[in-house]
Amino acid sequence: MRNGPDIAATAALIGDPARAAMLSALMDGHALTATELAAEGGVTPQTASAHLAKLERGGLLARARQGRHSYFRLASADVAQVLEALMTLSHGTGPRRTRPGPRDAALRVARVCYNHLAGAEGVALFEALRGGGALRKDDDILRITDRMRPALAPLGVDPAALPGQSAMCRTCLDWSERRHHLAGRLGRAILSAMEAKAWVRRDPASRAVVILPKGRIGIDRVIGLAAANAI
Amino acid sequence: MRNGPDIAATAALIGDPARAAMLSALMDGHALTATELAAEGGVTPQTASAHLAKLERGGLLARARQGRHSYFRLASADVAQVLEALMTLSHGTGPRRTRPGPRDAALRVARVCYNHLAGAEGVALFEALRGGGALRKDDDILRITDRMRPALAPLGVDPAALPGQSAMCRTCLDWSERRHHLAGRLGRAILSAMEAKAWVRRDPASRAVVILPKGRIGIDRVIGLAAANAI
DNA sequence: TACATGTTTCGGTCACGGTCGAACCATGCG
DNA sequence: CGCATGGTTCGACCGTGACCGAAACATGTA
Repeated sequence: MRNGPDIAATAALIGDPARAAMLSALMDGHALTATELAAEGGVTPQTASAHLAKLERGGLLARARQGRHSYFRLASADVAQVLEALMTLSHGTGPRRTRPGPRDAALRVARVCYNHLAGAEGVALFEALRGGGALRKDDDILRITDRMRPALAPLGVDPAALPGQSAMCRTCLDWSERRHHLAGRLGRAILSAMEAKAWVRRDPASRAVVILPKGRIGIDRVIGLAAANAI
Repeated sequence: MRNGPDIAATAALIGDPARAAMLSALMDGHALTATELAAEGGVTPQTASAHLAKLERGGLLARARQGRHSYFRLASADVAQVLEALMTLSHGTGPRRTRPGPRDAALRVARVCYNHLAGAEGVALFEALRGGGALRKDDDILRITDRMRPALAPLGVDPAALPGQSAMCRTCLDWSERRHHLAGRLGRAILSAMEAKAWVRRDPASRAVVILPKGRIGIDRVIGLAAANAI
């Protein structure tokens, strides 16, 4: 009837409560097994299996078989983008699933988005890097300048040494802040380094990220270094 | 079961083929009547009425009653954002509804996105304005500089004189180009001016925008003026 | 006032898809 | 080799929701 891609099919896949819960659970970037996702969706393993097969065929999930386990993760960052956009839109409208409690507040401060840092802390870091000239946007493409390396020195992240061929830097629209934060290979590396250095700890039960005392100092230092360049 | 907004309900609304077609039809920013939308969705007016009521209650559409007509439009730019994100994701995957024909090509060159110009032309214009310093991104917020006015002189658009209190400039991720183009009050004004000056003509049957000869010259001139500043 | 057109409501049909119980396959382990 | 566990397939059930015909309602027009 109309031209363009088939939106309805994709949206319908996300439109089932069980599947939406599974997808949301995978927003933290971790891969989960089929049974774990069944629990997330509140359905039996058989039902979950059918759902997961659909999501895979629909291009929303990628499956990795390991032994007798099937690990699922979001198929691409584009999927996460759609989910975040839907959260932005659904936010406020409709009955809130749970009233905003302390966990909700924690999510706003810092959380995992796919595989990088989101929330107020993520946005603050991104804007400090941009303001200090460590990131520049040319032709709408984010580029790293030579100011990035010193700024990230406390973290021990060297942008030039990151493996992979996917996009180094991407922006990702933040659900709670409605501003951008840093995604892509560099965003992932920064979050990994923060975890490895025990700056932050991920709440295993949600997407929340807790800033540890050492991390508070460290993050402020990185932000300071990045912004200091601005002069 | 989970925290966060209720994605599933919103996605399910978009997940019906008839409703998805209606929403896509409204992506051009125009308001359409219930019967027109029924035709877009390929359903009878009764069925369309039920769909439209749901979409309105779900916060996706806004209704304006005028006489015996009900005019519907997208409720917010956030809705358009979700739709474009879904197009980005669904693009390529799944069975193409129609094989890419001439109309599809026209859509990639220039089309209407909500109420502003998208496609290759939209992206080119945006990037020229950015590259020439007419737009600057500070703290991830787009700002207009004093170079904007001369660049837009051929169009007769004065950014300072635009009414309204919504965001002046916004970026919008382009479905076909996967890069940004200009949205917001200014984006809308530019497209309006192009139409008023007969630079472009909108295909009434699709979102395609046809560049007229006079417009070809004019747009190239604006891009040239914007980029010339870059030196 | 009568009529035409656009829209909505009502009632009833029907198909699709989510769900689970039970059984089946595959892998790892003792 | 047998058992346990994770995952999938099959079959059957059932509720939801899309759909349309008919009719009611609203508004503009002759």
